[in-house]
Order: sequence, then C-alpha cells, then structure tokens
Amino acid sequence: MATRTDAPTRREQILREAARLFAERGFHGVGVDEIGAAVGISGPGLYRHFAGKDAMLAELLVGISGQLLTGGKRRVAEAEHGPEALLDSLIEGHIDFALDDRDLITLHDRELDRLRDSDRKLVRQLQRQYVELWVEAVRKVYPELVEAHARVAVHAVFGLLNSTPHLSRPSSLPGRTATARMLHKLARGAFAAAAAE
Amino acid sequence: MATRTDAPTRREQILREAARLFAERGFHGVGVDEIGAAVGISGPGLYRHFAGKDAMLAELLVGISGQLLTGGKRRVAEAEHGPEALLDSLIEGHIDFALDDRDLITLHDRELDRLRDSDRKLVRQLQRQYVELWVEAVRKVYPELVEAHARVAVHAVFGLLNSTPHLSRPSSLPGRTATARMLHKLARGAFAAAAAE
DNA sequence: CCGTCAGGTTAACGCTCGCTAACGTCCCTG
DNA sequence: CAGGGACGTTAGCGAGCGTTAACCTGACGG
Repeated sequence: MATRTDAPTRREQILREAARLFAERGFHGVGVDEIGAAVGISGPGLYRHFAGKDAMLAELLVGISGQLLTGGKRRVAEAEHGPEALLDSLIEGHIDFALDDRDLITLHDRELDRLRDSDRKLVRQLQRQYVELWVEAVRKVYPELVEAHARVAVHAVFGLLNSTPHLSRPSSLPGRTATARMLHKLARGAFAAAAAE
Repeated sequence: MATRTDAPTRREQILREAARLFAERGFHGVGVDEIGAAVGISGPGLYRHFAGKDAMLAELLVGISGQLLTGGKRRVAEAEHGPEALLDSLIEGHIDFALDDRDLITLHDRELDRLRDSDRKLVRQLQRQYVELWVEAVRKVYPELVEAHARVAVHAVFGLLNSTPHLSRPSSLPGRTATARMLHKLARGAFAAAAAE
C-alpha cells in the first residue's frame, strides 16, 4: 500500500548518484548542481524531490542503517541451525553489503557527523542495535568472551569487513566470490582469536 | 642544522589542531578561522606558516604515511627474532599509532582524495610501500599464502586495527593496554585464518 | 477545452569561504 | 638606536555554495 517496489523512481535515481558522489568527494565536496547533472536535470530541480542536500544524506544514512539492521534481524529470526550458522549468516550478509554497496558503506562511517542532531541520533540508534545483534550472536558462539571484549571485537570485525571500499581500485581484488570467502575466513579467525585464552 | 627537534613550534601546534578539527568535521567542514582560533590566532595569520589550507592537509597526510613507513622499516631492520616476532612488532607499532593518534588515522583513510594530484600520488606511494612491507612479513610467517590474498588480508587487518577511532566515544573501551592486547589477538587470528586451508 | 499539477527551467539572493592586501608591533642584531 | 624580519591584526575581494522565486510545459481528468 504505502510504497511500490517496481520501477526505480527518480528519487531513488537521485539517491544512487548522490551516494556515489558523496562517497567519491565527500558531502561538502559535492554541489547540488553536480548531483542534478548526474541524473540529467540541473541544480534546483532536485528540490522537487528533496527538502535539501542534507535531506538526501539523511535519507541515505538512515536507509543504510535500517537496511543493515533489518537484514540482521531477519537472519536472527530465520536462524535454525545453531549459533555458528547464525554468525556465519550475519558475516555473509555484511560482506554482501560491503562488496555490493561500497558507496553506502563508505558514507556510513564517514559522513555521519554531517547530519542534523535528530537524524544522527536515529542513525546511531540503529547502528547500536545492529551491533548488539552481533554481540549477542558472537557470545552465543563464544560464551567465555565478556561483553566489553565482544563489542570491541565486533567493531573491529566491521572495520575488517568494510575495508574493501578503501582499496583504491577494485582491481587486484581476486574476484568477488574469492574476496568474500577470504573476508569470511578473516572475520571468523578474528573472533576465534578473541575468544581464545 | 636544518630543523631543531626540541620545543613544539607553532607550525606543529597548528598541525595538531588542524588534524583534530579535520578528523572531527571533515576537511571541507572546517574553516581557516576555526583553525586559527584553535591556536589563539585568527584566520589569515595562518598564512605566515602555511601556503594554504590544502598545504596543511598535505603535510599531515604525507607526515602520517611517512611516519608509518619509517617505523615499519625500522622494525624490519631491527628484526632479530624471526618472522613471527617481526609480524608482532609491526602489529604492535600500528596499534600504538591507531590508539595514540586517532585523529591522524582517521584523516589517513578519509581525506586522501582532497589532496592535489602530486601530493596524493606521494601519499599513495608511501602507503603502498608500507603495505608491501607487511605483505612480505606476513608471507614469511605464512608462506602458503599467495600474494594477492596476503594483500587483501593486510588491508583487512588495517581496517580492523583502525577501527577504534570509529568508536563514538573512547568510553566503553576496556582500557588502553587491554584494547591493544585485544586488537593484537584479533589481527593475529585473522592472519592465521587467512593462511589456514 | 479548461484547470491543475508534477516536474522541470533560469535568475538571483545571501552567505560563507579561502585568500590577499595593507598595516602594526615586538624583538633581535649590527 | 636604527632597521628589518617574524608574526600578528583587520578589511575586503571574488568565487562558489545552498536555496528560493518566478516562470514554463506537457499530461490528464471532468
């Protein structure tokens, strides 16, 4: 009822291009005229779709955090093969996101501070819930890991999984599935080491 | 002869504050007046010490990359207890940097694209050398790891080690030395997993 | 056939920013 | 004690920014 899911509307088109540009040159480094040009209209035409430049960034960041959290919750709900499988599932989901939506991942931990207070609070809350989801999952697999340490480990693993966008060129990456497997192994290895005495 | 090393000169003072501000609100988000105010002089007074705002960022980023590389090279040169100890030494050095100079680490992988072409090329070259240093050290410990995979692993571990600055507040961190030990274990665990069949 | 509305356009505004110019002041040195 | 350099200051410029205003056009329902 609320929103259709079929054709990519102009709003979404704008958001995609804005995300790309913001990730490339930073929020303040991109002008509205550029964003407009990227979708074939020019400058102020964007204001038919968004209240302002800030609103675009806000919608992007809230969207990302929400999407990550929703995906995580779904995986938790669908978990039927034990804690190990759940943790693997969470890792897999995050890797997919990091590899397929590099721009969004980049924005996610780079431009958070450019948001209005209320939006930033919201995003941080979504992020926190997502982290807690992981912490619980990790501690199910490694009960001996105290919570504070688990949280640091989860944050660190996020840093690890989000590292691919920082590679200057996606070249030298040994293929998508190989990279995904590699990252998965690295993440599991890190968690295992965190729990080991 | 060239430069003394004793008292923190005004230049260094400016660089420190600029780093803090850039890390907090992004390069484009900080005005020269703010940087000036942070060191007690105002706005254009900075131009007695730097050619421009860009020059400050350039000097910061080149300095960081150079410092990391120099430290890494020193550790390689001093390595006398085998590959394992060298890798541990590299990890330890990087952790020290990440924990003690959070602002710089943040800038290092966030504002690189705001540099003039020549400066960016230089920084990237230093970064690349630093990575190669690590790749070699890792492959000494895990010879079965092919180079492409080792490089991905090294990048990922950098992301892991650099994750602490992203923690909203340094609170909830279980103390500096505990955090350092944790990160060290995570990094070693990741490498070990990368090499495991 | 008319009215409306979504989705564009261009012009222009006000503000902020990086930077320069012109000027002042202290201190050190010959 | 003259003079000059190091290090500030304030005033102001020119450009670029996000945003608004006013206007245009084509599609469509009654």
